[in-house]
Amino acid sequence: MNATGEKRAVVTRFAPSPTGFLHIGGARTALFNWLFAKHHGGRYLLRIEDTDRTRSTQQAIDAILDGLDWLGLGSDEEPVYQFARAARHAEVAHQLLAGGHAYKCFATPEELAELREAQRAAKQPMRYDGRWRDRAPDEAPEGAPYVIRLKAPREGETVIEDAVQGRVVVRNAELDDMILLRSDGTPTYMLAVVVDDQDMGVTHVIRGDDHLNNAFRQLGIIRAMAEIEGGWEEPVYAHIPLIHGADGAKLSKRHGALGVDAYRDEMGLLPEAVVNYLLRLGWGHGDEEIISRERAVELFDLAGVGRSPARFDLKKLENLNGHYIREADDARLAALVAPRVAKLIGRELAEADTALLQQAMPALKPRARTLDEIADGALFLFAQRPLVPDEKAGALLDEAGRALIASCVQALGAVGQWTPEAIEDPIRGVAERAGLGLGKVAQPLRAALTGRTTSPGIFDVLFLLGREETLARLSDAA
RNA sequence: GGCCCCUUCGUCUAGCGGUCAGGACGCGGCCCUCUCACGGCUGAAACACGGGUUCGAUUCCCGUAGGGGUCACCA
Repeated sequence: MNATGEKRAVVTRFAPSPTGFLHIGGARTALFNWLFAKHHGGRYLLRIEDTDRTRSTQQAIDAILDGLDWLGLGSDEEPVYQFARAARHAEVAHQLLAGGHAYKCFATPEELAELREAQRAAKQPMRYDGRWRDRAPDEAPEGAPYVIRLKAPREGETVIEDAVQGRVVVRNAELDDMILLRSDGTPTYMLAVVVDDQDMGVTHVIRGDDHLNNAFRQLGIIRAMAEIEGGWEEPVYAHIPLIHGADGAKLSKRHGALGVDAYRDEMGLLPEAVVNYLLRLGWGHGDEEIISRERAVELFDLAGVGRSPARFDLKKLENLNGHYIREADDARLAALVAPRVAKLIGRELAEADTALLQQAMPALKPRARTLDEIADGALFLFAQRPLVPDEKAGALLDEAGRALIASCVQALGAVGQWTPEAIEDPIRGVAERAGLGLGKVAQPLRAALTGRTTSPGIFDVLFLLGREETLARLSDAA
């Protein structure tokens, strides 16, 4: 709502700083912003906060864009690059200066470091003491470098009605006069965010709660500018709790945080599973666990966001991934799994191989939680004869097992068309004649055909392998 | 250390004064079954502690403890 009480169209933004990959916490922040905007029919924007020139890299920008794209969280418009707007930020700083809401501070970094050290030693709160706040301009050292600081109110308190955290009150005395413009004329983050959010028309700032304290400072800039030129709106703030590692400690680049590319490439997860998991981490809607994107857009609200930090649980993510794998299209899965199989068998898959993989997918996917598990399960399809059974499989290929296999070879020889139906009866026949359960026959067959004791249903295995390969592998083992 | 936030099964959560405290993952058992999965059924498992308020607190208030965040010419 603006001053006239009319509702503004919702605009959210995700504003990562390109100093590293997109990690899971950032991805969730992006997701919440995306969902909130979509839910309200608004716009979701992206801003690259690259004002730290020494730490920002193109590589990181690419990784972030790539990660967002994979999750389907690309922005509705071209990303805004914050550094490109430095002149605009400086302009606002000078407006603040001219309007008496900011002042020049000539304190040197060394001087400030000393101040902090003294405060630390005295167990005093560490903050700028405002030593240049009320000094006359002519006291300034000739030609010395200076920063521009916000002249923040010292009396009273600032209140934020946070959409997630509720009402949060901080005494203004706790807030010091932050730097707006550095001595080299470049803007600080505090200034840049506020100006960019204003210029981009951002109505709802949804971000990690590590920014909660910043919100109070940023509000100071907004209010000062509103006083100077009007038209500056205070956004609705929503500070969402951080994600912690499985051990409860903060997830950081040094501690368990991985780029989303790792979830895709190394862990073999599907983006829809990651999105569903992230949604449920810190947000809930009754008992619903499996939530499609459409459903999420329909349901998402800030009121459903929890206030306590959540731990990351890979097991649950994998379970969700298994669900989405079972739902996924076979051709898509085959394309995703093919490179993983290729890596395992040390050769590229031909078109026919991928086709076979796809054909096998209905038998493979209910048994896997990750793409790598599918690939592993598919290995028997591409194994070279003669197979080398693993230990447990080898144990099944004893004299009795080999005899049953021989019987199967014989029974299978009479099969005309190699169809799933046609191959089932002969095998069951062998079991019956031997007075055994099907399992007693299936296990040796499985061992001979896949080299393992676990696999898809035995008839699926026979069928997928085809007459030639089946008979050849069985003969090898018999 | 100052300030701010948080606290329901191991984990993610539902709950918004009166519930057998529900669901999901994980774990155990059973069923299904040619193995493994899938699926179904089922079991164990939680309101951090102490004061209030109230006829009645998981729920509201205040402490305590524990956890987290933040205090840069980083973002």
